[in-house]
Formats: sequence, C-alpha cells, structure tokens
Amino acid sequence: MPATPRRTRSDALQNRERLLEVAAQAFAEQGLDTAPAAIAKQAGVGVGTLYRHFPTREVLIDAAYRRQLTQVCEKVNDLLAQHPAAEATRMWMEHFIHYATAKSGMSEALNAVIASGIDPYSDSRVLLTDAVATLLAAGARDGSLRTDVTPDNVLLLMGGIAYSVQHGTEEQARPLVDLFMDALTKDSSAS
Amino acid sequence: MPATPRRTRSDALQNRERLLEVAAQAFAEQGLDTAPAAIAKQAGVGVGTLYRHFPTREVLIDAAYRRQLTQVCEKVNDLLAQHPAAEATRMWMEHFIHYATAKSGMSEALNAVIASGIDPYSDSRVLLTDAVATLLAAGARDGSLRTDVTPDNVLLLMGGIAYSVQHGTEEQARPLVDLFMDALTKDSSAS
DNA sequence: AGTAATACCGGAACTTATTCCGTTTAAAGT
DNA sequence: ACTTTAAACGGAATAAGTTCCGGTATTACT
Repeated sequence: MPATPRRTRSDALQNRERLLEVAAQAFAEQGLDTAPAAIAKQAGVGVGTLYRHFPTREVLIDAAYRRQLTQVCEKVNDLLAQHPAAEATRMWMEHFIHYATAKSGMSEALNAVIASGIDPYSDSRVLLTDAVATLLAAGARDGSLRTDVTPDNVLLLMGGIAYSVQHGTEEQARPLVDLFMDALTKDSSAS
Repeated sequence: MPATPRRTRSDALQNRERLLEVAAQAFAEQGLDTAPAAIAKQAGVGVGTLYRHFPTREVLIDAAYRRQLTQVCEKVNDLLAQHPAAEATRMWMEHFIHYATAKSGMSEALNAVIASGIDPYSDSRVLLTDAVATLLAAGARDGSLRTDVTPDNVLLLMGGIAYSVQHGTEEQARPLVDLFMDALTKDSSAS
C-alpha cells in the first residue's frame, strides 16, 4: 500500500485549466452539445485526458459554469444586506433569470445542473442550494417567507422557469416569478 | 409526379402498433434509456423500421405514453363536473402526481414531454395543455383561480414537481402542490 | 390473375460518446 | 544527478445512436 500522498502533477493541473477554458468558450459559442473530441483537440490533449478530469458531460458543464454561478450566488449576501428577505428573494430570482437569458447556454447549463437530482452533491448544486437556503432562512427569521418549503423545492421550480425562459424572453418569465413569489410569501400557517 | 395517394400499407400499421406495445412495456420495465435496437429486435423488426416510424426518442416516448396520458387528462372533465374549479385543479394535480409516482418511468416520460419546449406541438403536449387550459378556464369562470397564468406556465411547474417526485415519494410532493395551489388561488389582482 | 409502381423493410455503414491500456513523464527518494 | 514509482497522457478500441440504401412485398390498375 503506497502511503505516499504524492501531490498532483503540475501538467495535470495545467491541462485541467486549459480544458475548462476551452469548454466554457465552446459551450457559450456552440451550445452544450459540442463534441468532447473537439474540446479535447482544441485544448491540445487527448480525449482520454478530458474524460479523466471530467468523467461525464455533467461534471464538465458543472465545472465550466461554476465561476459564473458563484457570482450569481454571491449576490444573495449583497441583496440580503440591503433588503428584507422576501424582496431580496424576488430580486435574486430576477437576477437569476436575467443571467439565464443573457448568457447563451446558461439556462441549458442550469437545467443540466438543477434537474440532475441524480447527483445532488455536484459543487454547483451545493452552491445553489446554499444560496436558496440562506434566503429562506432570512425569510424565516423576519417572517416574510413561508417555512414549509425546502431549497430543493425552490431550485427545482426555478429550474423550470429558467427552462421556459430559454425558449422565450425575460418578460415571459415575469409572470412565473410573480406567481412563485406570491406563493412563497403567503402566510405559512395555511392548511 | 405520382398523384396516387396510395394508402398506408397494412404491414406498416401492424409494425407500428407492435413497436408501440413493446416500447411501452420496455420503458416501464427498464426505464426510458432502453436501447432502440433492443426494442426493434423484440418487436421483430429492424432498427430502420423503428426510426422510420419514430424519428426521435421523444416521439417514441410521446407515442408510448399517449394512452396513459389520455386517461389522466380525461379525468379533468369528471372532476370539473363534480367540484368547483380550484378544488378540481388541486385534485387533478394530485392525480397527476400519483400517476407519476405509481407508474415507473412515467415521470421521466412526463418530463421528456413537458420539458421539451423544443416541440410544443407533440400530441401529448397538446393533450396536457388542453387539460390545464380547461381547468384554468373553469377557474376564470367561477373566479376561483387567477387569470394571469398560462397553461404552459402551469405545465412547466408541474413538470418540475413531477421530476422531484421521481426521486422522492408522493408525500414529499405534497408541499409543492400546496404551494403551487396557494399561488394559483391567490387573488389575481395582485401587483 | 398478372404487372407496374412504390412504400416499406432490414440491417450494414457511419457517426459520436466513452472506456481501456501501453507509454510517457513529473515527483520523491537516494 | 540518477533511479524508482505511479500518476497522467494519448489515442486506439469499443459501444451506442442514427442514417442510408439495395431488396422485397403490398397496393392499384388492367
């Protein structure tokens, strides 16, 4: 048994970084169904290398969009600092939707991440879940949001909205966000 | 130019029917990712025949689940005949969810159909849209449902719920249905 | 019934995604 | 500096999905 926790090779790190860069650009320009082989080639590595770093399409997408997603999720803290929970939530959802419409491929990516309950522990999913959890917790504290909803519930429905937006415009998503917010802000003593 | 609108060959019809039967069973037993080749083989035809009748996976799924979906959608009329619109809607949603949890593969199929805004004119999608539209219209008539929501909006969110149910239990879906119904029954004069 | 036209059939060929494995090369120890 | 070790590499091999085309069987017509 090799008890040598040898550290990661430097070329491996570089290749990984390169792949991520290329993938992010390729996804944005040509959509999520860009051929893995093409990405590998442009990054100057073999497909084997790509698959070793990112075993499935999902993992690659997840990693490629992580940075952007991080930005979206960080917005939560800013918003909560300046607005009551319910309002912050609405604003965040709109921010989220805006992002989904603005960045080509983003909503596809979001859905790939959100809808894949298969792997609830992907980094991006954790990121999103935490963001929503923070909002819900704040809502519970100031009493502006109902307490019988889980972050997963919210994410799932937001994924649905993002998906619909993908084929429509930001304006078309508005009614859905309104609808959803109405539901979230309703007194939680129902039923 | 052959102006002979020759009628469809009888063996073609039989094959199509056979494929549908086999596909429905295979999907139910082994999930939606059953290999096309396997379905074709069990139906005793070549893959070419399968693809001619059902050009994409979606079309096949759509066709295979049509009958079951029809049943679910027909329930709308029964429910509306005996209950006010809002209550009928809630009951129908629960029926829908129940179906999604009971029939293995059903929620996958539902999502394949609903989430594929790509082809808004698939037969099953029309079926579902009509069902929801009927409910919403009834709600508008008796004033129990808000009027600023489209059937597509509703379907999309129901798809999300169905998807979450796929990985959970019927009970876990309840809060989401409640949430959604709260939103739908809320006064539509908002904002 | 016999024949011509053509819709349909089956599976081979092609394409694209994923896995596997012999070779290379950076890292750690001498 | 040199050797050892195994992590990482590239691309060939495999698997799965989809298209294409030569052959066959059904229909419509005589």
